[in-house]
Order: sequence, then structure tokens, then C-alpha cells
Amino acid sequence: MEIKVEFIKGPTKNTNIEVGSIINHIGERVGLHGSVYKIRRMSDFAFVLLRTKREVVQCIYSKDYAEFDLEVLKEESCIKLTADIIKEDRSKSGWELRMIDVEVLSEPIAESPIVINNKLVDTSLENLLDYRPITLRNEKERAIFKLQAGICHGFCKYFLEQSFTEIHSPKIVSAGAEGGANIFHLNYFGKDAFLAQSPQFYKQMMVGVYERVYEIAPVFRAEKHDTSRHLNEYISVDFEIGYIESFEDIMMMEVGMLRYALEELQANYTHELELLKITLPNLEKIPSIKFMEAKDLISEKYNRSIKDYEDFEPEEEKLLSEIIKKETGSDFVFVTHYPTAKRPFYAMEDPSNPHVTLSFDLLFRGLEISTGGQRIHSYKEQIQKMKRLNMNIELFETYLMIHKYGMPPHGGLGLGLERFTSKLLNQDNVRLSTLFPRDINRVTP
RNA sequence: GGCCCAGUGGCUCAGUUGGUUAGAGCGCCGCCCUGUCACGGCGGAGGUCGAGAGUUCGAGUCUCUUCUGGGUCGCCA
Repeated sequence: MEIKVEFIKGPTKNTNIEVGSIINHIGERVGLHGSVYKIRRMSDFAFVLLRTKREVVQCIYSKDYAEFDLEVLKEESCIKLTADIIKEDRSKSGWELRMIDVEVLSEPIAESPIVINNKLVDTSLENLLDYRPITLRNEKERAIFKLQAGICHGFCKYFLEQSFTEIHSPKIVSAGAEGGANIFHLNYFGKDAFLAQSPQFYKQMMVGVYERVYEIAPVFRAEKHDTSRHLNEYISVDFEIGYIESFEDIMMMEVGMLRYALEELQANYTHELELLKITLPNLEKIPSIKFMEAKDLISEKYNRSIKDYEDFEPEEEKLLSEIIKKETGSDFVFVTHYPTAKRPFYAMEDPSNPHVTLSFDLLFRGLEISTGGQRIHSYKEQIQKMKRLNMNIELFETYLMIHKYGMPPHGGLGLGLERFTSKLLNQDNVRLSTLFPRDINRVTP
């Protein structure tokens, strides 16, 4: 019997021109598609701005050569355009796209309540987020997430070069990884389960398998915080590496990873950087200071009394960043040797002082963007510490397998992607660098 | 959750010690403009001032309640 099938052979050749290559096609008739971003009518012609997948490109409409009526175009209509590329000195680019013909693929039935086709979307954060599907169409808004994609791409390139293996750990888990942060409870077919607050245990397990692993994925925090730097779901850039000589290996790896991200942006995202007027920070080297020394330094420089000897207040993070910027010129600063009391049960303590851990935070422009450190790899040590903390060891049976059956010295870190993006773009709210933020009062859109 | 601040056309805001018909910019509609790039010019439509109660001859403005949002603190990346 004959079966009837069709074969899908993969993408056909793109007959549409890429905006970046227009300069090589002067004198040609080309096709391209996009959304009508803005129509600027002049006396007897018009400028039509077409929003393509990356750039907004200006086209010229004139009855002298167009084979259609300008009235068929509406803002936010999706069109297929046939245009002639003409050399033109009056244009900033040196060429212009003369609209010859269009096919209107669809048109909006309503006008956007928020004006999206000006330089800035002039609206409140609430409206910006409520109308996210359309406000993201604004040239500057979408540049934010193009840059975020570039950052991730830079990280991945680095990880690949450093022989990492990408992993995907489960987001539905049976127990919380760490104390402190509240976790979201799920009804999992009648059993208890939780949304993962960190891939911590899984990435450690995978160090035993691949030695170097990374994951860029969402994590969930049920904390009832309501601030400009917190989200209940955020993208965590996590890595974990084995056979480290010291916890400083992890910090060095982080410098490399961040450097790659910035190099990627500098090399391939100048369009967006210019649009948002961003100058990238210097990442040649990052200063590092011990937690207690930082505490004393802030207290001394700003004449503040130390209230909390175990952690920074947000204000102190800002002040420390200011001092470091002034003294070293760096926008980044590592803070190391956090108190054992404030770090999770798997954090390795400093052999020379068990009150502090071989751990660090990375502050960027006054905000903690990353936390990391060396983990305990000895089964005996880990069990001892858990007993000391009165933890129920049975609940961690699968996790403790790695220690039981042999683990190299290892460690890693997590970095908040939205926080990093947000600070890099000098924003004052992390939600601005979150596509569809999930916070204490927002689950839509 | 505590404290502080704000709700005024579709959007962002102004509105004096409570006093005629509540203003502006953007957007929208109409007309004009050989080249703009946040184009420009002229004209027009569009508001029960978040909701409820109160004080007063009179409330956008003062008081109370309530809802919504923003900032901040705790916690964290």
C-alpha cells in the first residue's frame, strides 16, 4: 500500500533582504517584511518606518513611483514590501528604500492605549508591564532583551570554550535546596512538591558526572518581598566546577564569563548599545575584599555603626560600591568570606577560621548580582555540619550520595540575569529587564 | 507585612490660602507643509478629578474609610 506523505526539507532560502546588507544592494529591487512602525506624512510624500526583526528602517512613499495608495497602510499593520534601493545623500544612511508595492498581511483593529512608536514609551511601570506584548515592540524596549540575549550568548560561548556541559535540572522538586528563602508549594498528584528555588543540588550532582556544568533557567522564590530588585521568578545563570584548587578559581571563572558577555555585546550588539546609549564597564580585573573588612571600611568611611555583623544592609552594598568605584574605578567588587551563619549548610568553612566560609558575593553598581563559593565535598564533614545544624539527614539522602560515593573539591555560583542586565543598563528597577515579571502582585501577562 | 508618597481626558503630568467654563505635552480626528527622523504649523473632539461617606453657601483641593499603584525596610540573586 502506498502511503501519502509530504517531505519538509528545512528552511527555504530567504528571499527577503537583511537590513544590514542593504548597502550592498543599491540599485536593486528587493523584498522585505515587517510592521509599519510610524508614518510621517509630508506634503506630497511620506516617510514610512518599518519595524523589521532587529532594526527600524525608513522607507519613502511617493505617488511618483508607488503602485499602491498610502491609505492602505496603518501603524502596526504587517506588510510584505517590494522596494527599490536608491542611493540618496539626503538620507542618514546614504540610501533610501522607495516603496513600490505592498501586500498587507494583517492590520490592527484597535489603537494601542500606550504610544509605543516614540523614542521612549512614556508611561508608568504598571502600564508598561500590563501592556507588555505591545510595549515591547518599542525600539528601545526590545533592545533591552536583545542585549539580554546577547549576554546569555556570551556566557554560553565562554562555557563552551571552557569545556562545560549544559544541563537542565528539574524545576519540580521534592525539597527545598536551601533554608531561608520560602518555596512555592505544589500539589503534585496528591503529594507534596515544590518549585525549585535553585538548581544547587543537581548541578553539584552533575559535577560528579561532567566536572563542569552550567544551566541558565528560571528559579522560584516565594518570598513576600516587594522591592525594585526582587522577583518571585528569575533567571539564574548557574555554574559548578570540579577539581578547583581554591574558591578563587570560581571567581576567576566568573570574571571570564562576564568578560565574554561584555565582549559579545561590544562585538555584535552595537546597534542596541547605541540605541540605549550604554557604555560597557571595564572588566579587566575585579577588586576583592573580605566581608568583615568591608563592614569595617563602610563603618569607618561613612561613620555608621554596624548593626548586623552577619550580612550587608542594602544601603551598605551601595556605599561599598561607591568606595570601591572611587578607589579603584571598578563597578564590580567581590566580597569574600561571608559568615558561616549566613551561608547554606553545604558551604565550606575556612580551615583557618570556621566562623567564615569560602564563599563570595559579587556586587555590581551597588547590587548583589551573584553568590557563590566552595562546597563541602567530604561526606564526613557534610554529615557533621548537618548534625550540628540539627538537619534531618534522611531528607537529603539522594543529595548526599555524591559525597558518599566520592566528589572532587568543587564549587560554583549563581547569577541573577535580570539583575545583571538591569544594572548594566543603569535601570532602577529589575522588572525593566524582565520580559514578563512575576512579583508579589503580578502573574500576568 | 510596617512606614512614606501618589491616583485629574487613551498615556504622562500641572492645577495657588477651598471660589466662575479644570489646563499642558504626547496620542486621536481634520486641514496645511520637497526630506523628516521625538518632523513642523493651524484647528477640533475627548474629563461624573480612583470609589464611598463627611465638613462647607461652595471640594480636584480639607477629614475619614476603602481600593489601586509607586518608594523604602526585612529576606535574597
